[in-house]
Amino acid sequence: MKRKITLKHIARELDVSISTVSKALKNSPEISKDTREKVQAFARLYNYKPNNIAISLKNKRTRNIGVIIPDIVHHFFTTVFRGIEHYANDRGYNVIVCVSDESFDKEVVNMELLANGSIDGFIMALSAETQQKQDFNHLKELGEQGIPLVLFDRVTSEVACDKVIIDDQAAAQMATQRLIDSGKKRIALFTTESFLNVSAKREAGYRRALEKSGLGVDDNLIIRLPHQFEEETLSAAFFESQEFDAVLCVNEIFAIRAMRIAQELQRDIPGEISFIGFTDGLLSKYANPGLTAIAQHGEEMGRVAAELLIDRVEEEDDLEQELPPYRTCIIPVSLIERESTQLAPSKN
Amino acid sequence: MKRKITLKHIARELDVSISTVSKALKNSPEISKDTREKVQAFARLYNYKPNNIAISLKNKRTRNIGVIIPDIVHHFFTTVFRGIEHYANDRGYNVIVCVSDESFDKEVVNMELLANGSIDGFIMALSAETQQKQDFNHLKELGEQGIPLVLFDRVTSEVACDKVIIDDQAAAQMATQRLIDSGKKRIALFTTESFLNVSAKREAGYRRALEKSGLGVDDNLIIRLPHQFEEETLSAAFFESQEFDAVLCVNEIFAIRAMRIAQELQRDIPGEISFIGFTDGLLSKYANPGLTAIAQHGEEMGRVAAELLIDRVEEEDDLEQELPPYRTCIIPVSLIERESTQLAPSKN
DNA sequence: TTGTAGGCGTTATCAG
DNA sequence: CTGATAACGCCTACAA
Repeated sequence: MKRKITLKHIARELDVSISTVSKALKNSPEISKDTREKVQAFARLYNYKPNNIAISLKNKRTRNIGVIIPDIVHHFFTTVFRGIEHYANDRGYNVIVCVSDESFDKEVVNMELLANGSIDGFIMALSAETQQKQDFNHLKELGEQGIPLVLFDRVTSEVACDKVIIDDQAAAQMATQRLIDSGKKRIALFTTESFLNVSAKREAGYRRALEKSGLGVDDNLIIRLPHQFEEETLSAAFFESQEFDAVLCVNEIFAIRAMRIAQELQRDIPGEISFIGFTDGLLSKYANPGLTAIAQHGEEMGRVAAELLIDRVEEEDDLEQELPPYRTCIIPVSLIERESTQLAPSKN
Repeated sequence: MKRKITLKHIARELDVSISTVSKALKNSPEISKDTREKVQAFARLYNYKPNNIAISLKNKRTRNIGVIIPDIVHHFFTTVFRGIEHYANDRGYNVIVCVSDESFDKEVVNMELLANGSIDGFIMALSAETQQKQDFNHLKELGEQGIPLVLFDRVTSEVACDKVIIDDQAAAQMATQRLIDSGKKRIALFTTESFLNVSAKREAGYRRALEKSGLGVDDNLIIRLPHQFEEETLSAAFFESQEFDAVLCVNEIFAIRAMRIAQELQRDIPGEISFIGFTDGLLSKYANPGLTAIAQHGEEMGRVAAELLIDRVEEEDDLEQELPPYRTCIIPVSLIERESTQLAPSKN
């Protein structure tokens, strides 16, 4: 097996110095046409490719970006990831992924590992545990070390950095309003425990819509389900004990499961009960009936996050140039209407 | 912002040589207790961490593994990825992902990029296009360069390397047999165009079961759908034109969509028609009725792939030791029974 | 036109 | 016990 060839090999074979080879390969006018051609031919023949690691060491730039997400088997994150990956590749960057599994410790460990030279910057969504603990020292340290960071979706105001989010509150408010506009009076909310930033904001939007419309909030219509808990009795009981004609869910799985319970109880969808879920994933699309969903446009989110990050990484090269202030980009959501609702036409 | 600290900085501050610092940090007995403690204290204070890149350059080992998959927004690949990531992390490796988007060119470009020193080995599933073209030179080259490769799921016999697969043929045969055992006589197959290796094998298993049982194969009951094509008329027409009492689908989406068409035609599931799909993902689990599915245990597959790869990467360190022959691991599948079938109890 | 030397950060060898 | 030196592969300012 022919091991990777280096400048040194070429130099030795051709009986020139390493720097001559290096320059010749870059087509430097310093080198005679003759030598250039000789070197280039040889390099092509042996399929020479510069060693990324050596270049990284020299340039102190790896062209790798680190992505840390709570869970990879999750449609939304996966979609964002695709956006990141595509954009990064287009700009010549590779992506190193670590999964925090919603654990604070894994998040910290992974970041420290990558921060020691493996990457030029991070894109991440906070783990549930990190949000719960409200401990962001590992993120603040990045700033001190001059490693750019972009947070997306699960962000915090405690850390100064670029951010990409959707306006969760406005989205929930819009969805709730659309349900109200379609004549629904008693709208339930299926949400998670509230330490998740996004859930809290979605709840706020839901409340706001109800208040503004004059329907008012009935706290009995809000059910808080454990985050990853697979059990139906809680929600089934909720269906028995409360009266409602529409449901807003903070995620897709809650919506699918709620819809299924309704079907088992022989409720007509969307006539008796309408459903809207956050996250427009495969489940919404292929549900029967199709689930009306708030699309978060994860791919776009990833694209923007990667752009913010790479721009900043590359700005840092222009030494001591004033860096632009941190930005927060808000990705617009859209409501994908399917059979689980019968909405009046939107006003805009 | 305090930039990353290096051995050199420490050496200068403490007025000792770089090599002394290096040794002291490794607790080398060569160094006096005094110096060791002084150095270690200083290092801790300034949170010194060795630079990964420099170490990679020196060791010619990056502790990164490259994963190339056709699509990240795909439950099965995502599951395999999780298995890889977890196992790799446990052994101190990071994962660099590239997505081929089912394109041959992207596969080649990504691999070449990473192969220049960024990774110690590859884990990949072939893109559709690569399988179609049957061009595997980029993979063969890895062998020549001494870069270990593990193929999973979408493999080829053209390349000598470690492989991890499920026995697609046996799985399809088993599923078909179970349908037969439950009394079904006319079993349809929904598959893709046949250049996908796995589809071909699944079809073979389906045929084998029908032949062995004496039912025989009716080619009219096999429908070939475009791989990523989102249209229902083809399959709807199939439902109209053919009589069948069970359906085996080579993937989850086909199954969900077929099931939905059946529901729209008011067919009783599983009484009139039973359904089984490959890939036990979210859609199968949350479908209504739940879809009986062949679980490929992607996470286990990823774990095994990562183990094969890392073992081989690390074996290569033990210079000139005879490398073990290439292995092909077969991950057993299992049938997850849900409401879309009414199977007789399995014989084993 | 070509080559030398130094450096990126680390480690290993060997000399002091 | 400590330090100088060379090496990993590449680049570049400066010398020849």
